[in-house]
Amino acid sequence: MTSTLGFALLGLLARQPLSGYDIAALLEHGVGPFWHARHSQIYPELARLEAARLVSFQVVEQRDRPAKKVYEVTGIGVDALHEWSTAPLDLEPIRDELTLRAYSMWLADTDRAAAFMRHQEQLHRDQLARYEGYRAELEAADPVRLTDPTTPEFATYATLRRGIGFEREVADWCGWVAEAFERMPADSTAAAT
Amino acid sequence: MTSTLGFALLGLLARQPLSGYDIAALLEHGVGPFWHARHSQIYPELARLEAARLVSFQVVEQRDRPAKKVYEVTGIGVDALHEWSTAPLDLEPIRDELTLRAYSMWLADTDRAAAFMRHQEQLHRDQLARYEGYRAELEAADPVRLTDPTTPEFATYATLRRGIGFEREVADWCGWVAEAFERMPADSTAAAT
DNA sequence: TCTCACATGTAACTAGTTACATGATTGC
DNA sequence: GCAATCATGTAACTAGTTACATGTGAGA
Repeated sequence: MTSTLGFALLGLLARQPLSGYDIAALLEHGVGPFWHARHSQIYPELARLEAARLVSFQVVEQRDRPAKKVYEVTGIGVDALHEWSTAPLDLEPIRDELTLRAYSMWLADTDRAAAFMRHQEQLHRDQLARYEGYRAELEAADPVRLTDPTTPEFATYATLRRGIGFEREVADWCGWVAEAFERMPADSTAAAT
Repeated sequence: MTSTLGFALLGLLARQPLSGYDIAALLEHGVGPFWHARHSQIYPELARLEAARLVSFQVVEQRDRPAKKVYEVTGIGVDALHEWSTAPLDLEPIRDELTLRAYSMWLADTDRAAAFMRHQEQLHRDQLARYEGYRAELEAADPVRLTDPTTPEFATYATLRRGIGFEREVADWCGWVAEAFERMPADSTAAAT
């Protein structure tokens, strides 16, 4: 009944109470659990979770800022999250626009394709560097808890390692494709437009 | 104006004329360009591409089967595909349910979490094996064209290598997470339901 | 006759994006 | 007064999934 997005929000709230605004900030930058949503999707979803009694909220007045609704998970919410985390999951179909483009890049002129792939490689290397930095922070802060998979610190570390592996793989692949295009003479295909 | 799905279809049709049914078969099993769609999305999209003159079709009668509409790309379609393949592309947010679940798996009991991750590892190793098999076929069939990035064979090979790298990375990560859970005593967290 | 693979579509719904809308409070 | 950040929402649209619907022709 609860959507994947709902579980993403529960997963954040199971670690600490947050407002819709806080959640939006975490999910827009994708730092958290490698899911993504905009505030326009988050606010209605929080209302649904609240209606289903999986979360509750309190309005917190602030001196220097507008009041906010701070949400926390209920016992029912924790149970649902717990159950969902290891429920059967099929292989999900990959939908990756970068790979899709590579599939038709044999039509492109080789210099433009090489430049495109080198640029993509850089974007992913930058993201990789951000993740590596965050990983170093985590490892410095609390190395003991990172070995205990029943702590949220371990779970954060695990998702981060996944992100690092993913970005490294994409970046290397982009480099490999770029190299193939760079080995070709610049005008080996005719540009049309 | 044309959607990513539209370019996915153009990318397939740029290699060979296909019916909606053929495309659905390719995209359901995800063998092709690592995109995915159902026939209910494909048929209307083909109609839109045809309205935009990016593809054209002919009704082909068959002796032993019902007639089909065979689509092929037009010149305009090839130009659009060519242009799109190397147009600027931002980092796309990752939305991966497996990683999302790992983010909340610190709540789960360790034996269930370990079993879940070992099962996921196996699913991805199986997929990896399928890709490796297809890769071996490609390498055996036409090793020369696989080094020339202006051939569709190279593009297929590139997407396949991307899939192989992706699946290997996920499988290894699943194994690493599973190991962490396996090192813990079985009842270290209380199951709730 | 019935099931299966081939073949093409539409309808109803869920998920996600972009744009619109409002209001509080702080600092310039 | 004005822009920026904090804070919460709704509306309109696009993308994608699930279910419904129809029909051909082959083989059991």
